[in-house]
Amino acid sequence: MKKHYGHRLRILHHCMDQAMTNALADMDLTAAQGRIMGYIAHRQEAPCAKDIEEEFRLSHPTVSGLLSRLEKKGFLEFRPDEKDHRCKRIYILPKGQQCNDLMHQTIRRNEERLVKDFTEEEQELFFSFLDRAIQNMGVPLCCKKPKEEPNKHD
Amino acid sequence: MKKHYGHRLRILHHCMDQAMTNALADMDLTAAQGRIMGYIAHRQEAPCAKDIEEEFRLSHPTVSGLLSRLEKKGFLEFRPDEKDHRCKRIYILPKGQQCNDLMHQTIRRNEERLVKDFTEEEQELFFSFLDRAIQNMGVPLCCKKPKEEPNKHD
DNA sequence: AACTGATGCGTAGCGTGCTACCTTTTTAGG
DNA sequence: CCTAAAAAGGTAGCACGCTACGCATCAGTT
Repeated sequence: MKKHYGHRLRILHHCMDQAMTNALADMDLTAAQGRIMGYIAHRQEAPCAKDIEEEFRLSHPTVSGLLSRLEKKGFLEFRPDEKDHRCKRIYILPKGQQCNDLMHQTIRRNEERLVKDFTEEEQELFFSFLDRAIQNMGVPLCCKKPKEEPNKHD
Repeated sequence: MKKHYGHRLRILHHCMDQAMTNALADMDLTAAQGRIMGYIAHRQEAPCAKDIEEEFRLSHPTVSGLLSRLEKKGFLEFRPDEKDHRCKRIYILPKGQQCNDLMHQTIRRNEERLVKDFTEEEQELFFSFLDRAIQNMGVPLCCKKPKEEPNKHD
C-alpha cells in the first residue's frame, strides 16, 4: 500500500512557500523572511535569535542569515540586551511595521486557500492529523539528530 | 480561527526530510539524492533529467546539481541518447543498485511511522485531504509562477 | 537549404536549510 | 576569586531549492 505521504507533504509545503514568495515579492520579502517578520511583529517583546530558532525549529546559522538579510534591507535592527550582553534583541523598524498587515493577510489567505473546500469538521480533522503526524515523527520541539544514547542500560 | 497549517506542513516535511537524511547517511546519500535514486531504480528505463524534474516538480538547475553530485559519487552515469543528442540518459551503476533495497525500506518505514497510530479510515482520509489541499493550491503538475495570463477575454 | 520555435541541458548567482567549529558572556562550583 | 560548563552568537562550508540567462539540437515552415 504505497501512499507517498512524504511526496505530497513536500509538494504541499513547497506550493505554500512559493505562493507566499510570490505574494510577498512586492515588498522585497521572501517567504522565510516574511514569516520571521510576522513573528517579530506579533510579539512586540523584542525577541532574540534564540526565540526565533525555537519557534520555527530552525538552526542558529539559518536564523542568523535570515536576520542579517532583514537588517541589511532595513526591516529591523539589533540592540544589545541591557542585562545580558550575549544576547542581541531584535527591534522592528517602521519599514517592517508597514508590511505587517499585508503579511498577515497573505498568510491567512493562503491558509484559507489550502482548505477552501473543506467543511469545518474536515478542517478540524485535517488539523488534528497534522498534529498527530508531527507527534508520530517524534519531534516535540526540534528536528535535531536522534543522537542515539550510547549506553542506556548501565 | 488561526490554524497554521502552513507552519505544520513545513515542520512535517522538514522532519520527514531529516529522518530520511539520517537514515541514508550511512550510504553517503542525502534525502533528496535518495529520492532520485529510488525513482531511477524503480523505472529502469534510463530516464533523462526532464523526467525527474516533472516527477518531483523540481527546477532544472536543482535536478542538474543533484545528478552531478550523484555522478561524482559513482551512483549513476550519463550516456547520450542515440536518437536525440540533446538528451542525456541516466543509468544506474552497481553502487546505486546496491542501495536500492535499503532506500525503499527507509521510505516505507518513514511513511509508516508518520501515520503509525492512524486507523485505515484515517489514513484514507488524511491522504485524500493532502490531495485535495494540493488541488486547492492550484498545482496540477508544477509549482511554477502563476504568470497571470495577460488578456483572457480577447 | 535556411529560418524559427520548442526542447533539453549548462552555468551564474542567490536564498534557505544544515553541521561543525569558534568566541564571548553568563552562571555555577571549587 | 578562579575555573568550567552552559548559553548566545558568529563564520566556514556544503546541499538543495529557485530565477534568469545562454547554448545546442530537433522539428516545422518557408
